[in-house]
Amino acid sequence: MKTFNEQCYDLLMQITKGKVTTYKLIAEALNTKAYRAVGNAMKNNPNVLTVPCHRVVNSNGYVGGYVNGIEKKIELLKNEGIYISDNKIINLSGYLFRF
DNA sequence: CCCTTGACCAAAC
DNA sequence: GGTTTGGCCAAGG
Repeated sequence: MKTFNEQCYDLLMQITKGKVTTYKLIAEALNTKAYRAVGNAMKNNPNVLTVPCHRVVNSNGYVGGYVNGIEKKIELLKNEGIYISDNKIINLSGYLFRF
């Protein structure tokens, strides 16, 4: 059995460019309700190149947090065609990734 | 084993 | 719309 964060990373790596997901969906995909634990896993993220944690946002549409700074996260998403206004995703439901 | 900490969530106000 | 409150779960001290 992989650790909780390993499972989170596996899911994140499945996300294609231009798509996003939420902490809740990740937890749901793991058949748990550890929303907060998912966030903890992101913080423990070993490497942003293998784990695109910038594609994970809050369920309410807000960007959430990022180790390198929220602005950096916004910039990365914007670079993938996802626009953000006042720290929240414009059309979240349209960009959600299907696991 | 108990307590604290989080990149959270939903509901209520 | 924002802010507060209670709940949720894993990991570390």
